[in-house]
Amino acid sequence: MKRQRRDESTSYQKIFAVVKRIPRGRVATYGQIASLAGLPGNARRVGYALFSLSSATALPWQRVVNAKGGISLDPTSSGLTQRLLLEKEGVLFDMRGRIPLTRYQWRPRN
DNA sequence: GCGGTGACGGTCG
DNA sequence: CCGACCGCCACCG
Repeated sequence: MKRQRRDESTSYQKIFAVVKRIPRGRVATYGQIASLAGLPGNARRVGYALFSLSSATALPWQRVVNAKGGISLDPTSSGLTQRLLLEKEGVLFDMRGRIPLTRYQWRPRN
């Protein structure tokens, strides 16, 4: 087989594939995505992969949040957009602006 | 090639 | 529950 290039064409594609599986109205954490993509401990790269996306992407990037159930983006710009998108899907935030993961976190079966 | 940086997370106090 | 610390690794100057 052809030589594997370890840049975006492999790891990133796997990450994106996982993100695409997140159902509407649910969220997943960066670390969770990393593990499901076969890159445990690389939550940071998941964030980097998403950062490289254009705003007009088809991926449901808004469903990816940090381990606290919060949004890691600037609350006055992209972060606000993300929150609005999620609320539009029916995801509710608590008083402190965090999502109760016990209720909304995506739990894949396999 | 080196060092700083960051859409993060687990651990510890 | 919260903040401080450290490990992680691709990107960038």
